[in-house]
Amino acid sequence: MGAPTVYDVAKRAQVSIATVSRVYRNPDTVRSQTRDRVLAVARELGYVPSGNARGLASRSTGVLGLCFPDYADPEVEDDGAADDPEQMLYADEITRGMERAARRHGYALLIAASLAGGPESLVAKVAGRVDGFAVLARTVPTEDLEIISRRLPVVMIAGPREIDHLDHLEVANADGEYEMATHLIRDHGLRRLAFLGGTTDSPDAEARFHGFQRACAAAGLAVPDEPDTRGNFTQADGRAATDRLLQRVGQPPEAMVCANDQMALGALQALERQGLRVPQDVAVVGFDGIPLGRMVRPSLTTVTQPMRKLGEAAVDLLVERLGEPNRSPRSMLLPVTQTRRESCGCPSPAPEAGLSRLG
Amino acid sequence: MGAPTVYDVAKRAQVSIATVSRVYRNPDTVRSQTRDRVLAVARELGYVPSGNARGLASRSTGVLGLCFPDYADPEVEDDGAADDPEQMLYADEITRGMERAARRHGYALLIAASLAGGPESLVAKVAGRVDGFAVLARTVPTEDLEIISRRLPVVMIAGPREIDHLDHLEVANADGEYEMATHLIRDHGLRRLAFLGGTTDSPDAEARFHGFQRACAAAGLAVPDEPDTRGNFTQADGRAATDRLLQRVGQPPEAMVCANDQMALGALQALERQGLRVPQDVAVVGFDGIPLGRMVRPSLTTVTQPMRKLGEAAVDLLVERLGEPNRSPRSMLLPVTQTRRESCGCPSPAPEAGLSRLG
DNA sequence: CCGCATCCTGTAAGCGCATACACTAGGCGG
DNA sequence: CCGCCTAGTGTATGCGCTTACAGGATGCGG
Repeated sequence: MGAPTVYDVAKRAQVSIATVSRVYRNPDTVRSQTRDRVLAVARELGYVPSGNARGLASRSTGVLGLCFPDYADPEVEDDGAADDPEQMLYADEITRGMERAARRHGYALLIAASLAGGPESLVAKVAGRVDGFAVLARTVPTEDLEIISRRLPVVMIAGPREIDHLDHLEVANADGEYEMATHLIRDHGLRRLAFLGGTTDSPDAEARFHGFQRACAAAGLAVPDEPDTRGNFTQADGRAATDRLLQRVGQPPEAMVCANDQMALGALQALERQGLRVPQDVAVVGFDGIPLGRMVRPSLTTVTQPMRKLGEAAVDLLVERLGEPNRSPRSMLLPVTQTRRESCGCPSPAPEAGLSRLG
Repeated sequence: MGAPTVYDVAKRAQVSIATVSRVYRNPDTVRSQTRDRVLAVARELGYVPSGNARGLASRSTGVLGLCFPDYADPEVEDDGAADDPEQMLYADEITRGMERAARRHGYALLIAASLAGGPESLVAKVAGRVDGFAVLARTVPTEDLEIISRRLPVVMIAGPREIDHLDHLEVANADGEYEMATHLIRDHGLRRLAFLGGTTDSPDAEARFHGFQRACAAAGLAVPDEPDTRGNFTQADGRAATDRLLQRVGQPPEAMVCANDQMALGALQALERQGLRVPQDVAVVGFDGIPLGRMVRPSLTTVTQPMRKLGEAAVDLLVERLGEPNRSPRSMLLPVTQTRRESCGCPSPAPEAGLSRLG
């Protein structure tokens, strides 16, 4: 009934359990004749090594972990939305990147969205079973992270560098937004730009605003202290924030620079409702590079984050640190790319891959 | 240096290791006063229970696994394609579904794409570390599956039911294609339908063809023995197969029913190149419901698979079986939905969620 | 023929935890 | 005041594997 173990295999193959173990761990240290016999018996018995026992004994699991917040609202999960690419958020792309990279390095990936059971559950589930893991900002309480990171490598993805001895990964938020704003000012000749910011507790959004400020300063424009309006990153927030802005200022801005794509989409909607044309009357740009941005009309100009690469870099950092535990903490800044589509006033981009003859 | 263990906590809290263990496993069996003391010490020391040791001792891990083939070609991974929603394939949606469902049941998810290191690596990595897992068809050699399934619950997703004592999950391929073909025949009055099939070793594609046959038979049309042309599921194959078909038969068919969306997209391209209008001259329908189908013009009518639900159902089956190991094997058939867009001749659909004011 | 290095294999000691079982201290009815 | 039950805790064992360490062969030079 119970699954066969090294003991069963050893007995049947007339060797000691050590030899069986060696066959799997250090095949070259076993005479090939013996090895073949053991393997044959193993196959015959249906032996599968216990990862737990192996991990216990060798103090390593060959598994990396990823914790991310549970963005999606489980309630709103009708079938339509369930397969909506809009739902293809951040975390999924990072997961994909990590999975790939982990595999390349011979690791498997354990994923967990933090939610249920309090922090204990997350910690127990993931931290106890992996050799190291990545955390999306604000998923795990800093306090817990502090504890866990004493035990195994942790890399923090995005967000602020809450704990300074952790490896840290972020994208060029400020530089990306600087470039984008500069593009609007320089290439499209726009002067009255408005910034639709995120919540003040989002370091990413704040960094983007700083980039925006720098661009204004560099162009000799008035530098705002604060975003002209703010939202909580959803499309609905983008609409509302845009409405508020339009209501407040008499004349609409020439361009709206939004802290993320979702809100930029909301801005598009709000502007259209007000009878303002994009990009003729108001240019709109986002940040993130979500798939939906390509589908809407006008298509959304945005700063594209290398989300897949974030995941890969996270794994690389973990593997590096596993190999060299006392290496000083590293912080990586990943570059972003400008994706110029229609909403900033650029000509409709060349048809994109896969759509060449369909557009 | 080494991470703190139950022993460290026990000594510091002046209790036995058993008590420490109980604090985590059966908190109610420990006097609250003692419990608090232990927890305080644990926090102080930064104690994190070892999942390996726990798993070893309790013979369960609280982790479910997912194995899927590595579809994406790692070579073709320039940044553009990397974030392309076209890449958002099957496996990713299933992963999402499983992750959600697993979390609901208190499990974490271990994912591994089969590729490197021979089957041993996959088996060792996943099978040895989980309480049960799901396999996408043809990922793991049947022979290995046979062995592993003697040890722990395995549910097979899609594909044929290779091993009959396994729980099995599939979508209504035949019925879905039957409905779709019937729609073309009955609602659009089309009679000369061509089927663009997959490879013969794909049971899914074959099942879809059977549905197509049934629809033909039901409508009193000639029933083909074989698909009119075949491809290997990629867009390029769809183009090539369509070209071959058009070249072979003098008159183009009134409709092309394609075994999957990718090939349907290829068909769209090939038809347009030949100067044939879709859907006026030739209707085209796909199968799968990939996001890209919504983006192309004409937008693609297709049979949408509930991929997310597949993942959830897989977890449900696993959890069920874990609770009742000797339950007789179950096979679930998930329904598909018809997604009627432009390419079949239906009117452009109502704007979809999130695009309402943007289209 | 002996000593020693080389190769292969066995012995045994954990790895960190769960848990059956034994045990102690009270509480309670008789 | 005794037996018995309950609650709380400790003792001891084992989960299945890895890995020093310790041999037993074997081959070689001396």
